[in-house]
Amino acid sequence: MVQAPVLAAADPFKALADPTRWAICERLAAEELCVCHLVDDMGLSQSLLSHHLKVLRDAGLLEQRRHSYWTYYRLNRDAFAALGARMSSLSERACEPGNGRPCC
Amino acid sequence: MVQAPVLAAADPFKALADPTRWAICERLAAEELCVCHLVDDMGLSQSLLSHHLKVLRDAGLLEQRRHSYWTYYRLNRDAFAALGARMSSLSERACEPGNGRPCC
DNA sequence: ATACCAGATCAATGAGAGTTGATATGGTTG
DNA sequence: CAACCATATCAACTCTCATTGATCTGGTAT
Repeated sequence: MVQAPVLAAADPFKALADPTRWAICERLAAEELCVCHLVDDMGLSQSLLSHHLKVLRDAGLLEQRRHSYWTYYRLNRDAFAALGARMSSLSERACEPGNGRPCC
Repeated sequence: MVQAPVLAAADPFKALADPTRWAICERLAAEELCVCHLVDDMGLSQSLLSHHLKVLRDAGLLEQRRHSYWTYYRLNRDAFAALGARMSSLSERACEPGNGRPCC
């Protein structure tokens, strides 16, 4: 039995699957923050935090901005809106019991 | 550096992080289906499909119904609506560049 | 009750992802 | 230019999780 075709659009969900990364996003929903503040607030090592930020960035969920020494991160509003829409779409299409094909 | 506190509400996102499971959900958004039909449609082994269904069930994303020999699965509409709302909430709270604390 | 069927569970394997500590990068200040 | 700072990257380790094949379970029909 072979692997199912990979769904490219699922990557952002993969990125949000980790509790640490979800926590980072909730933190960033409140305010734009530089890495050093995130390190302090969340009690993660700089290296680990940087790794998680990269995963979120690659998934298109975060945007960054440099100012002097520091890099500020914030949420990509459109990306989260799109994900929310995809989830809501599923909930709206969800059908009632008894609508399936007769089996088998 | 110690592990970040686990966010219980993140579990459904973990369940949806796998492309195969996301495909199952999209399949079930169209119609209620029994396991044997999902096996045929998706080309997965019965064992593997049953495993993924359990993960989705444990995350509260699916509901099941037995009819004679067969078990029918469908989406839990409320669960998906709630997740969509959480995502949308983040996108609405997302702030503009320059709103962060001065660093450092 | 017994044979049977769909589906769930189990044990084992392998690939992938999180975590850590050390090092590299690239812009900034003097 | 040279020293410096925040941040990114790298290599290594561990642990979780997807996948597989075999076995078990619990309801169903004869």
